[in-house]
Amino acid sequence: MAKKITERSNDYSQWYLDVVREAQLASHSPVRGCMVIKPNGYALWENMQRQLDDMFKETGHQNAYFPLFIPKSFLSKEAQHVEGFAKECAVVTHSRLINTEDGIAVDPSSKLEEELIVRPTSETIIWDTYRDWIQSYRDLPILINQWANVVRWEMRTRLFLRTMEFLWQEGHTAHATEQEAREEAYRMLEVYRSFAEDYMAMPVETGVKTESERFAGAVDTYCIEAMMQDGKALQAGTSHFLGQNFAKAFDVRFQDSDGKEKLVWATSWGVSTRLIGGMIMTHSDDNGLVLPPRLAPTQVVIVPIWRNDDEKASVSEYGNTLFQSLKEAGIRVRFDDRDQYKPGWKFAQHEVEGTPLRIAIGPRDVANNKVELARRDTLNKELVDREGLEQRIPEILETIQSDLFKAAAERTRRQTHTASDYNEFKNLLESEGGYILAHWDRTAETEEQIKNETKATIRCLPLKPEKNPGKCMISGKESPYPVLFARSY
RNA sequence: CGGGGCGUAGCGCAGCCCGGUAGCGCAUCUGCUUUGGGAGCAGAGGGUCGCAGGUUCAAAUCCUGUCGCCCCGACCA
Repeated sequence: MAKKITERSNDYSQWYLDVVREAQLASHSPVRGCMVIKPNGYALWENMQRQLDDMFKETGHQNAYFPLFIPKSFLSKEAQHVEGFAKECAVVTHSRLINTEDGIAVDPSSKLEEELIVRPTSETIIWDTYRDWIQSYRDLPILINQWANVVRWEMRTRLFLRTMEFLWQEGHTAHATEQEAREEAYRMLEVYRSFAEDYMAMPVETGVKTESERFAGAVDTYCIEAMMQDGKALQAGTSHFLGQNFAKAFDVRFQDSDGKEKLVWATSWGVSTRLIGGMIMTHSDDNGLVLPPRLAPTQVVIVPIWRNDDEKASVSEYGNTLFQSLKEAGIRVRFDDRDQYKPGWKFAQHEVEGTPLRIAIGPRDVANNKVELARRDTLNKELVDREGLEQRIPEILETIQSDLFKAAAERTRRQTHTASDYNEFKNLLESEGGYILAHWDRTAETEEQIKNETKATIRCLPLKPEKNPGKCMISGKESPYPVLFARSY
C-alpha cells in the first residue's frame, strides 16, 4: 500500500528518482534531458528565488534581462570561454518551417546569416552590452543579476542535478579595481554559503577550484560544495573572479579618476535548480521528501478527522479557526479538508511531499482542546495544547530547521576523512566515500592522475584550511595544506 | 558515444517465447457504507498496443526497419 520509494541503501539513484516523482516535484519531458517542473517543485524554486533575490538586493544588485540568443561570433571572443562551452551549445540555424508532403520541415531558404547560440551562460552578450554602458569610473560598479533559463547540451542528465535546460540566476558585475571585484566574488560566495546553510539547511564547504575545475574564462572560481547522503559531493554554487578576461575580449574600458584608460574588472556568480536536487539528497529519507521549513511551500498542514456531520462541523470550525490564526501568525499553513481523501491517505501524502509539520485534529482533540503534532524530519508525534500554538509552531519550525542542519552537518562530518597516503586514500574512497582530505602538490598532472585512477576530483582548496603542511600523497612534494577530494555529481 | 532496459488506458505494469475477442493495479465517474496512518462493496467509462513495412486466414505477439525515452559508464553546474 505504501508508495513505491526504493530504499536508499538498495539503489540510491532510483530512490532519488522515486522521491522526485512521488513528491510531485518534476517529471521527465518528451524532450531528452529536459524536465517539467511541477507546481510542487516550482513553488520550492520560487521560495529559493525570493530569498536569494532579497539577498542580492540587500547586497546592492539589480535585476535585468538579456536575450536568450547569442550571436555565434560573441561566444568566440574569449578563447578559454568558447573552448569550455563549445561542445555543449544548442545552435539556431533557421527561422522558418514549411509544410511538405511528409509533414513539416525546416525551410532551407530561411537559413540565418549569423547563427545564434542558445545561451549556455550570458557573459558574452552581457559584456558586449556593458561596453556601451561604461565610459567612466563613475559608471562603476555595475551590479546586475538576471533570472533566466540556460541550455547546455549534456550527454548525461538527471532531474534537477543536470538537465539540458535549467533555471538559474547569473550575476554579472563590473568594477574599477581588482580588489573590488575580488571582494564581490567573495561576498557572493558568502551569500551562497549563508543561503545554503541558513535556508536550505545544507552544510557546505567553501573553497577555490583548481585550474581544471575552473569556470571557462575565470581567473578564480570559488564554490560551495555539499556532501550528499551517498557520499558524493555536489557543486552547489559558484562565484567567479573573471579578472579582465572579458573586458579584454569585449574591449570594455573606462577612464579612471587619474585620467587614464583602464580595463574593467569582472565577476559572475550563479546557482541553479540543481539546488533542489541538492536539498533532496541532503535531507530526504526512505519515506520521501524532507524539506527545511524556511523553504517549504507549505510549512504546516492541518488534517481534520471526522466520522459524521456533527463531528465534521465541530472539527471544521476548530480547524478553520486554527488555520486562520496560524496564517495571521505568518505561517505558510494549509487546511487540507478535502473530503475525497481519508486522513490516513493525507498523512502519507504530506509525508512523501515533505511538509515539515502536520497537525491532526479530531473530535477528541476538539473536546480536550488539544492537537496532534507530527514532525516530518523525526516522524515523532506529540499531543499538545491548542493554546499558544501561534507562538509554539514557529518555534518548532525553527527547531526543525536547525535540527535538519545539525543532522546534515553531523553526517557530513562523519563522511569527511583524512588520508595520509594514496593507498589509504583509495581504500577510504571505496569503503566510505565522502570527502577525503589529502595532501596534493598543486600540479595538474597529479590531479589528473588521481582523477583517472580513482574518479575522485579535487572539489576545492578550502578557504579556511587546516594549517598542517605535508607531502603530496602521489609525488611526495610539498603541500601547504590538505585539499578536499571526493567523487561528485 | 559504448553497454543495458523500456515504449500496451491518465500513472505503474502483465500479456510477447508458444499468433486467435487487449488485461491487471492505482487513478477517474455513479451509488451506498466509511474517516485517529494510503477504506470497503457494487457498477461504469477510458486503448490507432511508439511508428512504418513484411509474413499470415489472423499480429501487441513472428520478421525487417525506424523513432523516442530512461538507466549505467566516458564530458560538465
